[in-house]
Amino acid sequence: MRVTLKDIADEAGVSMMTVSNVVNGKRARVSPETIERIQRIVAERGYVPSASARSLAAKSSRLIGLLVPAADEDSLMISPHNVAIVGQIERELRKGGYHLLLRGIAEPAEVAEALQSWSLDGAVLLGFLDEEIDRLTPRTVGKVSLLAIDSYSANPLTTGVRSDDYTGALLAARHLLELGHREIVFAGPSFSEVGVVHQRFEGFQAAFAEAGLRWRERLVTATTTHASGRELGGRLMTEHPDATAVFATADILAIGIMEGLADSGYSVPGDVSVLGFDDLDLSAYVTPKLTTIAQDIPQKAAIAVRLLLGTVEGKEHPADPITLDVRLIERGSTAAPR
Amino acid sequence: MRVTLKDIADEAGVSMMTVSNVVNGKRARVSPETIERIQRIVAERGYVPSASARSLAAKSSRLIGLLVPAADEDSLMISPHNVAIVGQIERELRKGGYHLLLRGIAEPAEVAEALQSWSLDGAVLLGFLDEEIDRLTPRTVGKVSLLAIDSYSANPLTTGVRSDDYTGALLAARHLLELGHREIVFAGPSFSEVGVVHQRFEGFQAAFAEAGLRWRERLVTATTTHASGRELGGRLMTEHPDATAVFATADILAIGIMEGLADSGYSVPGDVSVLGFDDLDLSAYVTPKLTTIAQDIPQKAAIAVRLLLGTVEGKEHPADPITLDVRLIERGSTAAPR
DNA sequence: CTGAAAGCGCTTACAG
DNA sequence: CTGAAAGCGCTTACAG
Repeated sequence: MRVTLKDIADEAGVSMMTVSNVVNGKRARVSPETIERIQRIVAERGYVPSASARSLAAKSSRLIGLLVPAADEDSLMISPHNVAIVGQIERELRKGGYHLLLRGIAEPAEVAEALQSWSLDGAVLLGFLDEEIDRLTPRTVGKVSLLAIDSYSANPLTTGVRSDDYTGALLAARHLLELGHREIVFAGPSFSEVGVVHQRFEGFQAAFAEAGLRWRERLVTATTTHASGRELGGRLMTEHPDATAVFATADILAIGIMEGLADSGYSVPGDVSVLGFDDLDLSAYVTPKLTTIAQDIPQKAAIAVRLLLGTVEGKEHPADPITLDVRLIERGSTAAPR
Repeated sequence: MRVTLKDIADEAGVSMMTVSNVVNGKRARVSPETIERIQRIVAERGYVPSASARSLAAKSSRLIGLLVPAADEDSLMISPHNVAIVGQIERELRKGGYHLLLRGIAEPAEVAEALQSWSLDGAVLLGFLDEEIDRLTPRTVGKVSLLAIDSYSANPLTTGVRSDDYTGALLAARHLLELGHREIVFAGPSFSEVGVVHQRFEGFQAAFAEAGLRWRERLVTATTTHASGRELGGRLMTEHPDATAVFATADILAIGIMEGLADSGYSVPGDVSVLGFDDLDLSAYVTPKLTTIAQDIPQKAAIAVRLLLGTVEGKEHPADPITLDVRLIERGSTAAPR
């Protein structure tokens, strides 16, 4: 059926070892004529090495997992923000000669299964909470290299790559303060003492501190979805009648808030300014176009893969965490309060 | 290092075969007490079977590929439309006990490599042109079951699952005709005699025929991106000053067109009506909200997986192609011409 | 109900 | 520069 190493070896009149060396580019150990002959036969017969067999025999599978949280009955949590990351990661891995296993994780126990069953060389964790990452133990992880995107976890089993969330929120709040806003709502998912949202919350407050102001606590909670944002936008001015601006921790949430505000008769940025975080493509399609904090998502993915493959191939300890720059993109959803 | 079948067998005092039977649920052949004992040891030791070894020894890998076109230097072509599909496919496969290998295809030769290297049991083709699917040969495909999403290819090696593109475009054009439009632009990517866009073009023209009208050819070409749509929207009324409506073959394109029209001083739907295809989430976020043809994307993905696993597990011939219903969603971007 | 043997297609030392 | 042997961790018949 399938063309094997042995088939090629027989046809070329050499041992399997020699064919293996040629196929794997260890050419120093084989004569040029033999190489040429073997390569011709490989092409003619359409030989494709068996990754399973290679993985079993070698210590490396050249397979990297992309683990994404997923409720059992739910689809993967591939937010607009994560989509670009998935595509970039696949591309970077392919360029490096690796394959990508995409896996939804419905409950913590599945992580071990996902990591071990295909003998992954490494895995990228996308969209997990720091609390979940903290809980990863050597028993679960084995010797698989792990890289967590958007994580601040100090778990030594993983390396974190994230945007500068603190500075992003600082820039956001500073922009609103400079426009003259004082009563600013912070809208985002509930958060604990660690993680992305917590960092943004800290940065947000820091802007008030550096301006010598005190933030009057206006914290509203919502899941990071358009629907949740819209609902929130609908009641925002009832709950916070003095507010003149909102900083949302995600564009998709900010866009929903803008719609909810519009539905209930408030204009953006006339009555309320709205500022997001991410700079999704989408954010430039809505009306008004959203002012937001941009993070370089393709770069985040590229760096994630580079770090991960570095530890996979170097067998070094996990690399140091990396934090990427962010910047303010001024568009139409923010203006001075009237 | 790794816990193996043999470790469990030794500890339980039985043969590897017996452990294998228990792990794989072939319980009829093992006594209840033995099953219980083995399961306890498996849990204690955290045994995870090696998928590589199983794949090598058995005829099945329980691995399904998701192949997506990708330029070598480019990221995967994961359009908004395809994102939901990827998530759904992973979920359906996971529920069925399969794993998903996500693979970008930069050139045709990579298909064979992608299919064979990991001994895939099957693969979903997402975003390929029918011309590319037509070119697949038994030599490339081997005995891997193939399912092509949004394909009309008659290649017997693949099964197609697609929305009813013909009827969708028919409904779109009929809606515009009923509103009183006569000069309607068809905007989409260039197309040949087969495939999704061709079907939509046929359906579009059919609406004119059933109304006893003749479509004055107003065909404009654009890639299916927001940027391309925006550029097109900017010059649309210059090229077609009599046009009162546009049917775009994709929402993302339609949204770009709306923005281009607005940029050049035309109002939607006041001066021009715009109608899309897909019903992306995004289409309800823009202003005005987009009238469009909705396809049931989660269902498309679920059916794709069901058909694929059917032929994988049944070893039957590829199933019959399936065409899913579509419907018109009226929102704010269409109105009677003035 | 349970087991011993062969084999899946590779790579890894070790020889020569 | 090239090869023979052992082994990676499973499953598949075939016995008993």
